[in-house]
Amino acid sequence: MDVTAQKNELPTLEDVAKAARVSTATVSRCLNSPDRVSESTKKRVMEAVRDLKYSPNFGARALAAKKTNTYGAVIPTMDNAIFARGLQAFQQVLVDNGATMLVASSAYDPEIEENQIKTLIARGADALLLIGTDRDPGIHEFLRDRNLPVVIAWACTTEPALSCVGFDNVEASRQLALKALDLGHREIAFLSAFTKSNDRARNRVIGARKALEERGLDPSSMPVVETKYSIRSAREAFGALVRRSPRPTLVMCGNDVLAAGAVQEARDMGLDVPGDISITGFDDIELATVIRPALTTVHVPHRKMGRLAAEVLLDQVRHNSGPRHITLDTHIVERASLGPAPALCRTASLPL
Amino acid sequence: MDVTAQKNELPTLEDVAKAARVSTATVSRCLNSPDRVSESTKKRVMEAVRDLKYSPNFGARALAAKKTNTYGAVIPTMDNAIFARGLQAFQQVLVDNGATMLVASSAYDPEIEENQIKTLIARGADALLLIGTDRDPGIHEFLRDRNLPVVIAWACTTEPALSCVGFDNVEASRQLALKALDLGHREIAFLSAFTKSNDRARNRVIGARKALEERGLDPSSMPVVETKYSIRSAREAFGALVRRSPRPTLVMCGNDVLAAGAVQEARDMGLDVPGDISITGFDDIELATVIRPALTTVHVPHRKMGRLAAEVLLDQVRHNSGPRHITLDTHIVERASLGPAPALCRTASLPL
DNA sequence: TTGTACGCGTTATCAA
DNA sequence: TTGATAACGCGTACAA
Repeated sequence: MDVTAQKNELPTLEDVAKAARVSTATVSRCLNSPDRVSESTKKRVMEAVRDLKYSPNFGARALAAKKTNTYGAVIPTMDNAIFARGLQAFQQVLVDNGATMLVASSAYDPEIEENQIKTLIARGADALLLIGTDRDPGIHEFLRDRNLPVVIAWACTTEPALSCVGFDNVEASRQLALKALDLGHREIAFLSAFTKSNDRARNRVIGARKALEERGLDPSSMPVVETKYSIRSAREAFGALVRRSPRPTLVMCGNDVLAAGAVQEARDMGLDVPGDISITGFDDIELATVIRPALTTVHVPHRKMGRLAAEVLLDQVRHNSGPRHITLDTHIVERASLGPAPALCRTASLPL
Repeated sequence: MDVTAQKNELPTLEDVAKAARVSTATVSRCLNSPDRVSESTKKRVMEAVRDLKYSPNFGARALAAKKTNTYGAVIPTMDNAIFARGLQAFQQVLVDNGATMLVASSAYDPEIEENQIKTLIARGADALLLIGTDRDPGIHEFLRDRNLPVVIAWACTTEPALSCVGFDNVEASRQLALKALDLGHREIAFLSAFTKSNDRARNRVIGARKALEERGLDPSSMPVVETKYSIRSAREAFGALVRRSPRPTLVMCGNDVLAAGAVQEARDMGLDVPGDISITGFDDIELATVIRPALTTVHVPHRKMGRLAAEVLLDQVRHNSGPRHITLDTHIVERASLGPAPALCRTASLPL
């Protein structure tokens, strides 16, 4: 046993009180409401604080004050540019307001998400950021019972007890599909992220179906393949989609990463994008601008969403204001990967 | 004042104890050392826990146990794939071990970093993950005094009190430069991230210089431009570098994002990569495989680094083991963006 | 195997 | 303006 490795005892309020020859209550006041303390003693106390390098114990403080100044966020994964970006903005606002962020990730697993939510609550989170709406309603109830401010991000909800800062995934996807239909595409396939427990992914498919229906096409005839969030999986899934007959003239992808994989695979198959086949993305991350052809995609204001989510939560906690429902605008960014549908007769002559 | 907005009282250990008709001590034991409790009572207690949706109060627990089971991480920004990826792995290991991660970001500012470190300590972090070695030595001292386990990631240190899980940035960059020199490149320029307070960026430049020197070239003649982490800035910086005379035949970039920007700009300038000019990256993120030409770059095991960092820290905290210094291997991934140096005579006939 | 009782470091109430 | 002192919720000797 290495005796030298014992953790040094940190100074406590009491140590400071002794050093400054005052009571612990006075020290506490000096730190929390300095105006209620005389200048002279304040000076003495602050000096002791500095001398001892005192820093208040968070646990004790949380226990006594029943407030932690901590905001929790549960996201599917940090290893996804859109969430990382949004969270960075979320945290920035919190830090600027003297608060702390606690992150946890759920790996897209509802059960893990539930656990993480409980963990964050146990740790005294004053409010929570959650992604999307797909979860056991019991959880929302649980949260409501606790009267804990919650903001849903990346999606909208009408649930009155919950705040949201999101956008309309269905509508955005529908608009994009309509644009493609206007370009003459009729054989449209969808390359989606897994839709189970993922309302964003599901709604993007739904939006496309809606557009088809509006134009008198059969929405159920649209082939949909679900795959995991990675370039490699996207390539495989794209391959499967393209080998179908009739071959799609457009593959809409649930996000830019999948679209990037699709573009790669298309090129490797000898298909010209968008000459032989069009591909669209969703999210508008940097990747979309960097590949060739650059992606036509839906621009989503990820940073703004993170920022607003923090502001909404801060407001609910600090000013006891009610839930807010914010729907942000998205817009289509036209780049090169979506073009007019190729003439039908070409289909037969294409490489495998 | 909205009376309905009062936070409901959370159930406590005592509530559970009452519901299960046992003492609080027994409930506590059920949760912390289940083997010291009989099956029958355990069952009863767990049921009560579920019924009441009980979840232990973190503050109280920390206070009583003098341990928070919390591991802090201070990174420059989450909005960078490599840190996001590493952190995700870091957190995964922690969660698997029943621990929690606390993240804070410093925005590459040493002063903010220092504050964040103190915040995390105040919040009872049992250990800390820090990126790189560039910081006021006073901080390391402070940490050592507190006997708080610290792991440095993305770089190595010989500081005996600190653990590290990193790789040799100098050496990796040197190897890449040597490979380029072997391909005949003599006019090499470096497009770097800001090197102030960033030992990783600085060491990558140093590695290239070292290689030049070994081959009898003047290292100080290598042009270096520093720019911020974004495609757009990289494009501008690349443009400036290329307009120099003699025009470089290779632009080494401090990371893949900068390299992606460089490749884009080169193509827009009508330069063939690597025919007219070669470009290399560093990190090997997905982006590197997706752009054309794909990047020749240095592969860094980001996830593994995060995983190991967590394991090292867990080990130090739970088994009181000493600091460990782990150096991971990197390797060059040869793709298309680095080719042989073009013949000198071509220089004059190039566009622009 | 289970229960009793104390202490952890802070805030907040009430007197002085 | 200051000082006692009672919570806050949990872990853990120690006792039963």
